[in-house]
Amino acid sequence: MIDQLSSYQWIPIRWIERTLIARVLLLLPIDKSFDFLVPEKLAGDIAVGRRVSVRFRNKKQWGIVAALAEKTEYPGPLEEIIEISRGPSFSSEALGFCSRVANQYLGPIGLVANRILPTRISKREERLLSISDNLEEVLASLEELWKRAPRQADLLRYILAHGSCREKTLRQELGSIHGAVNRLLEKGLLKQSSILSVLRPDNRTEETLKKASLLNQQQLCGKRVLLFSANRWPDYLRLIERKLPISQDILILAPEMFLAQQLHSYLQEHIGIEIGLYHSGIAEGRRGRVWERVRSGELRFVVGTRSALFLPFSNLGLIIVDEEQDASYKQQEMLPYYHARLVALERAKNSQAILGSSAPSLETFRAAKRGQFKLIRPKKSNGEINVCIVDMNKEHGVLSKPLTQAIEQAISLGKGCLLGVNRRGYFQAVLCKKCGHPLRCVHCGVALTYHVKRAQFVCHNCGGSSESMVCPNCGSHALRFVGVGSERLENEVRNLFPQASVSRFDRDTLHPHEYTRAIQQMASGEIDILVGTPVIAKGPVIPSLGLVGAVGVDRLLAFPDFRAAERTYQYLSNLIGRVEKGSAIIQTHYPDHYAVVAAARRDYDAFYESEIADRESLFYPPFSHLARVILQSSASEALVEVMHRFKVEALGPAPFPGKRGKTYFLIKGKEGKSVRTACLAARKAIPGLEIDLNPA
DNA sequence: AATCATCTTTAA
DNA sequence: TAAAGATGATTA
Repeated sequence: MIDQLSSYQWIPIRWIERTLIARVLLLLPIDKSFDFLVPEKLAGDIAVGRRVSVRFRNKKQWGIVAALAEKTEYPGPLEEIIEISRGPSFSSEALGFCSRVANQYLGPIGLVANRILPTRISKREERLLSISDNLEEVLASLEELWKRAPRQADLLRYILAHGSCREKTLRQELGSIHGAVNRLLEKGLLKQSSILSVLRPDNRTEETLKKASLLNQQQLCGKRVLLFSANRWPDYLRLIERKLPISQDILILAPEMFLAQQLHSYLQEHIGIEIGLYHSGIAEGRRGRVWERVRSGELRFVVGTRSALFLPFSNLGLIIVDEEQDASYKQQEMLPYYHARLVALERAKNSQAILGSSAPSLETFRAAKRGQFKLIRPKKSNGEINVCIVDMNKEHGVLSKPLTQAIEQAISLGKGCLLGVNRRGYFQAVLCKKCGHPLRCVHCGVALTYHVKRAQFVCHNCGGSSESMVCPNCGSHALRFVGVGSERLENEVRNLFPQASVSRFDRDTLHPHEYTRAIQQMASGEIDILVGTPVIAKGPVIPSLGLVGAVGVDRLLAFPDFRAAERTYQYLSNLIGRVEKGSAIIQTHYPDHYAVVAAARRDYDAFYESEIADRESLFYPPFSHLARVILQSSASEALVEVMHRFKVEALGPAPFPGKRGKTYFLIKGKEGKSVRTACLAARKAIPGLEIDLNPA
């Protein structure tokens, strides 16, 4: 006995194992983490926010470390962590932010965190290749190589001619070069460096900046600013300029990929440090690399879409949300259903946040009026744009007389035309002559669109298609095709103006590069008429543009949504805003609608006043708070009961477009908090209930 | 979410 | 009464 005790005392303290436990968030729709043992060999590498793989239900799964602990409440035996990913991971602050967002929008943190982190990371860094310092040796070996290794010789000659090159450019010019590059590196004829070491020259000049930016430094300071202005990009430069010397991180958001891209290239042209680009159109591996470089502090300036909000910045000094009013900032498709504008404000709690817009959302403008934002509103120069509303009740066909004439005139002056429609495909809808119902998708119940080129009915929601010309409702063969889609408008325009070069742009063909090219072609006069869906309204002024036409705003106006008028105003105002000098024509069946009239007069305040009055009398945001809940049709009664109990309105049920057997309700209450608690209670009572707070 | 145990309904 | 169907708990 005594022997035993004394032998225990001799065990060195290091031998006593301190168990380390990791709480891991798995890709599950539950608010719960699972505990795993950290094996000793991984203990040095483990950290909150890192991605790890574990055995869960006998399968290998990836998850994220939410916390580290020494004890567990779980009674059973714990599994060990298998490995730690070398790929992108959260910093603990970024994970904290992510969990706050998940909590705010009632999304399970495990699901949210795992979705937000980019999945793969490529092994290859972008390399910059240049000739080694020993130029003589290179030239000497070039002759040798010419015979035995022509690829390597080509490569050397190219780099000799062009100086240092990106690996990517070399691949584009010379094809597959990987092996050759490696061999030349081994021989010491080439040297490689990271792309980071080269910075673009700072070719911005004080004068151009001063001229372009209407504001002075002082105006732009302020923690929360609404920049209500048409030409904002130069002002952004000013803001960034202020932040750069104090080496804080900068994040700039744009609502869509192609806008992010354009803004990125604009800023990169003027600013001497590297700017990252981050959006879902960027290849996964590259995205992972941007993520990692932000985390390490190597990259401190990023332009991106809403997903960039979750990048692991550690010292964010400025967030700019451009086109603040844009509905694309709201995540609609999956959890978390967050609004990037609000999340950005939350993220910038301790730093500067700028919202920019030429037609702000009602919420933001109201907040600015009430002093929650510093409102900067340069005197607008209403420009030399002649806006005209055409009453389509008095016109026939797709293109009204005034619009046709205006197009003719613009073309004769060598100016470009931009025509906006509101629907892809050929017609706006296909109705059955007998029962009057529109043709709907069998899978998801969304109205189908007819695409003439494909000779198919296409569902824009699920992508399904059918060729059947029969009404599924009553079996009638008599169909009525109504309204204008982008395809039809393109056809009409081609027929009317056979000499003009016409191009169409809609989401079918939307790649950021193509879009940028189309705009460039427009600017250079290669395209006379560009037809497109509302995406073409977004973006800065197109210099060569002489005319914009809004052909199908009526669908937008008649949309069954309380924001229909606001959307219409913003769309029209953006569309008109793309012309610097010229005319705009709005074709509509509602020429007296206040949104149309105000947009034509470019009178935001008039629109704001009537819209805010409407919202108040109809008890819609910002005077009330909404939530959209999606559930199995069978649970409708239970939901109504819960909502009644919490004294909030439940409007519905309506069949949810996109999923059969599911319905949705709109929950409406005076306080955001009451709507939130009611929804939480409902989720407890109804399993599988999806909640979208403050839907856009 | 997916899986497994348990309780309930259904059709012969 | 067996089998299909709904419900609920569990996952470390």
